[in-house]
Amino acid sequence: AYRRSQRVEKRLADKRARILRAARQLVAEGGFREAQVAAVAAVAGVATGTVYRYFPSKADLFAEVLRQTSQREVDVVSQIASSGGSASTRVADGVRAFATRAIRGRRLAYALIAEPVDPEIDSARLEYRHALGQVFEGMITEGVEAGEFVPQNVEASAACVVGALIEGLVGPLSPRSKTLEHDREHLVEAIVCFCLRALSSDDDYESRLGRS
Amino acid sequence: AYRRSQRVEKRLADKRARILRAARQLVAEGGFREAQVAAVAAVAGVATGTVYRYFPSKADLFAEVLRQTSQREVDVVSQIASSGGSASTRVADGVRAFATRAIRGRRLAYALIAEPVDPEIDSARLEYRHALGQVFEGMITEGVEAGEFVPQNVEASAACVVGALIEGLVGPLSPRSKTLEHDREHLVEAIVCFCLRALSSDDDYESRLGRS
Amino acid sequence: AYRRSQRVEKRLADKRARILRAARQLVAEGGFREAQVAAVAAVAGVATGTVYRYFPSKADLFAEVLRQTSQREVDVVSQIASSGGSASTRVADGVRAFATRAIRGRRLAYALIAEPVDPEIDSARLEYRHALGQVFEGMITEGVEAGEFVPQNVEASAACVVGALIEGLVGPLSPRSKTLEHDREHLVEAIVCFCLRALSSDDDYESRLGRS
Amino acid sequence: AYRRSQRVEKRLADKRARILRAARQLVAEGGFREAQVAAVAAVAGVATGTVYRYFPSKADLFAEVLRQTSQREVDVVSQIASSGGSASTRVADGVRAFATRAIRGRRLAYALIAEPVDPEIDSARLEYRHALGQVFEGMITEGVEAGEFVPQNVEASAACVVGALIEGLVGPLSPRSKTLEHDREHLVEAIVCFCLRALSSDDDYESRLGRS
DNA sequence: CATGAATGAGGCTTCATTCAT
DNA sequence: GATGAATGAAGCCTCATTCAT
Repeated sequence: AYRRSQRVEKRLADKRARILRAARQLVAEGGFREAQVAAVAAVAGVATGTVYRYFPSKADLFAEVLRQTSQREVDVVSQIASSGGSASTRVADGVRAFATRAIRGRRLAYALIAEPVDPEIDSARLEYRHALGQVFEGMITEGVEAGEFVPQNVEASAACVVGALIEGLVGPLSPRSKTLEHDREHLVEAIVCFCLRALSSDDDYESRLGRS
Repeated sequence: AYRRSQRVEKRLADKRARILRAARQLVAEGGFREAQVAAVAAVAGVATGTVYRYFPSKADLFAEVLRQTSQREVDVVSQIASSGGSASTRVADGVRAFATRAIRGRRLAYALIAEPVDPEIDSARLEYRHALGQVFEGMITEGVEAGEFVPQNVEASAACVVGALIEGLVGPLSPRSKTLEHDREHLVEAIVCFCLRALSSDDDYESRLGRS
Repeated sequence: AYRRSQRVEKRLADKRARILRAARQLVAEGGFREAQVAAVAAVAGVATGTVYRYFPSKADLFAEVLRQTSQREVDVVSQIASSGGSASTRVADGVRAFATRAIRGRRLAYALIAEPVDPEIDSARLEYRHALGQVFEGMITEGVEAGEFVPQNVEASAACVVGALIEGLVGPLSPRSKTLEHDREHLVEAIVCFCLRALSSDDDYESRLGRS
Repeated sequence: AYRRSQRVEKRLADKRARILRAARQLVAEGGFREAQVAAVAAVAGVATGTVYRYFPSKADLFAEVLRQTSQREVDVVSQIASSGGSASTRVADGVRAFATRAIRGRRLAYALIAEPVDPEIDSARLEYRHALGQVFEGMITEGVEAGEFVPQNVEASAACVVGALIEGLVGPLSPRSKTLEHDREHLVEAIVCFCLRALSSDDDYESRLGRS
């Protein structure tokens, strides 16, 4: 019989990863509009048909791109969520980390957050949003229990933070936006403050923040 | 001779409106993806070429759809902003009105808020966001002056409210979202509370709200 | 793997040639007006999209058709120009060869010489004219030096011969022209004599002609 | 009954003339490509439909434009042909006049001479060529009889002169051609000399020319 | 008669997907 | 398995011509 050696296995995985990377790069450079299958294949250094050996359709490919890229961001915030420190601090750090990263990779973030292409891809977007909400919901729940945050509908608030967070960036992230570097940093801090004010039980939250 | 009588004039304006309405309807039903020029013409009951008599290109047509629809929403919030009552009340009402309406016209709102089609159309989206921000910025400034709101970077906060508001709805508005009717109402109130907590100087804002 | 074997290579070149041939054929039959991309594809036995794999646009395809066909004609005259014999003989033979060939392929010659389609294609036409002019200019210069031709502005004369030659054929070549076969032959000889009289220093040029 | 007063008659004729003039102007400016029916109507200051009241179709309109414009040129040469002077002089003057006028109205001349649009228009072009040929044939016949020109197939020579004349201008007349003003004048004289050498019986034709 | 809005066939081009090699 | 040429269904837009007003 034909046994897949590890080596072969790895080569296949590599090619798959290369295709995903190429797709991500193209989206980052020109949005979904520029990301045609043939272009992805070219950047990945494979033939067009090969893409279809690893992904059933264009939509699946880009859904995975979105999933993968998103997961990475969720992981970053998750990491912060499970680190030590007050809920306020962690929420602030999480918001800040997410926003900063999104701004750094503007075009990609915009495409993944707000630029839809295909109904099939949208579900991946929703999953992402949900996952991020879960992470924040955990922190908010802990904050409420610790008395740092005002009692509230934590699920709703988490969605709201995600909303202010993710989507509040969409405007400035839009490819056409001309927000200056300086303003963007201010925007991040404004979002951080905005969210903390919205969650906190009093005005002392700043004292508990301790910027990392 | 063929006089440009009022009657004729009106018929022309009607046809233009009919094309716009058809375009809006198609976007509302299936997003920009379904809104092809031929389909718009068919729904409007005119020939394909006729569309081009009223709009130079597909992008122009849909940019106007976006502009028109958006303006309507900005007007609603503007109306509330210039009505009597405390800043808190008006902000709450504005947020609530916007969110409620957006949820009622889910698909359309989603398409207009988040679904891009063409670079040319995106600028209309940005203008819309900006206009809405201006309205909120006014209310926030007044609230700060009246001592209702905590001193803050009003521009940033306005952007933030718009972010939480507009974009916080994108997830639940997404065509694939299965948020139930009941939850959506809760979400609206959560957004309202969230925004007010984030803006207000103390915990008494609820007493000043007075749901309309 | 899919090796770019000679065989494959050849098949590709063949297909390209087939498309060009189809395009030329269509132009020859019905002028540029009938030469739509879809028709070319059909005649070539390929799909519409395939044409765009070999040529960036319709204009490019037909510019190449013109270039290719023209070059062939220039080559024929060039060949004659570099053959032995007096300048008179060679000019006469060149004119005769060109005219005869043009008359044989009436519709195509007409389309390539006089029927424009696209501004982009016209430049190819001009290059063609220039190339042909160069060939004649060479022969005229040699003839003047040999004393066969009267001293003259060779550049202008070359342009003039090309004018009388190429363009003098346009009328009779026109698809609607009803010039009979017999008259066309006479026309060719008339053009030959006409040109030689115009160039020669005396009336003995006929003795130096020696029809080939 | 309804009697057409002269006044009404004149108004109609005026409108017809205005449409023709507009068509000619558009062709002169941008070739047939730019000369759409709607554009002609706009320039003429009438409605699109009105054009169809005076001309059965676009082709008919432009055929008449060609006919009219051409006739004017034939008339000019005819005038010269019937004036006094030697045949050589008159031929030279005719060639010169025609070429000069064509160069002055480059774009129009090019369009009318070489830019085809519709098979129906082409027949007008041929008629034009024939008419011009007739005029020259007359002069050549007279020249031969007077011993100024060498015995020759006058019909063929006339065609040839027309060829060298009309079509020799096509190259330099092409919209893309960059022939300088100065060179164009030289070209005209070259054509004149070329034709006379081709027709004349000896080298004294220059003495009989007497530039007008 | 004039008007000019409406028509709609038809042209060019793109790109996700397939399949012979 | 990989290749990449081929496919062909759509989509956008133009413009000669018609016809109700």
